[in-house]
Amino acid sequence: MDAMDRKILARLQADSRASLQEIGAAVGLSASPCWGRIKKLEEAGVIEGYTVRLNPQALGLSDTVLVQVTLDSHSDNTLEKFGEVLATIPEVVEAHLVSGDYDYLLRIVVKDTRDYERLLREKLYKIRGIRHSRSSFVLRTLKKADLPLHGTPP
Amino acid sequence: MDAMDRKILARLQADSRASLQEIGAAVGLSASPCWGRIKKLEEAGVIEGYTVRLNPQALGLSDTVLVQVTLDSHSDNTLEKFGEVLATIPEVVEAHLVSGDYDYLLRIVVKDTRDYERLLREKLYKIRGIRHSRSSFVLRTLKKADLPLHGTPP
DNA sequence: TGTGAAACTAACTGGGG
DNA sequence: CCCCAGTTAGTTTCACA
Repeated sequence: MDAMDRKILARLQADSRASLQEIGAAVGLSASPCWGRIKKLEEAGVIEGYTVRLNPQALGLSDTVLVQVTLDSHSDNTLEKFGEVLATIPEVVEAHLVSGDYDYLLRIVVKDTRDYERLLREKLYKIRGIRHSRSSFVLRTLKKADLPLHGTPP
Repeated sequence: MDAMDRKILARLQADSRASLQEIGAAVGLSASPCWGRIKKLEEAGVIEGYTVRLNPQALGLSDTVLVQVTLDSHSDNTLEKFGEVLATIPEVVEAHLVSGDYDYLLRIVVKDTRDYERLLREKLYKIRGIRHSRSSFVLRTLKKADLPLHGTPP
């Protein structure tokens, strides 16, 4: 993992379909060493996969909701169970255990507020062990950026 | 945007480097119509771009922090200014204006807690107009999933 | 709209500096 | 390690159903 690798990753974050020639030109290398470095980064698990950036609005997914959740118990078992239930709800696209005055933060993506109300009633409120939850709707996204790859390497 | 398009998008979300043959096989189509549909989805802005999924830990970015921010003023101008400042801080990878009892949620990615302390002191605390902020460290990520593409189309 | 084949372009492999 | 040239695989175009 040197500066060249980080340049390549930055280019791939911006556009993972850039050809090896383009990447090479961008970082000052020819295509084959870029290819080798990328393969190494894949094998090392630095690159976990390749995806598309989709526009949720265009897909009819207009609302994203951030839900703060506090559970009754903090046992290993509760966390495990909670994770399992969340895994079965497709609208829950992210779930984090966090420090601070609540326990979990969920990111939920839905069509509209009606859809969210339905989800709350039919799925979230049925989960046992939730002491408290608080929903915040995302009204506007000010920034959505790639990972910062400029710091010194590990 | 029909069911076929959604199948193709689901496949691309899982692996955007799958060949058109693979995608075609997965959705029950030959390569060329898949290509045409993908081009259409790009032009329509449904597909915004192609990226890599990176492992932040492997890049030396071990901590992600969710920061709740409340500003002094709620004017258009304040929002604008705040957005501009955030745009210049690479560690801030996401910033959302949200409803509820705080105003913004920031997602910040840093090397470690020392690095976060430095960021707080040198960057965030220097932003004028912040009334209050509260940091939560992500201790564990229970789920990180693709967008749900099963609902009925727009 | 979809299929299948032809033309083109990019990804991969190996020899040499 | 990197560059360059050859081989293989994938993408893009097009005529036809």
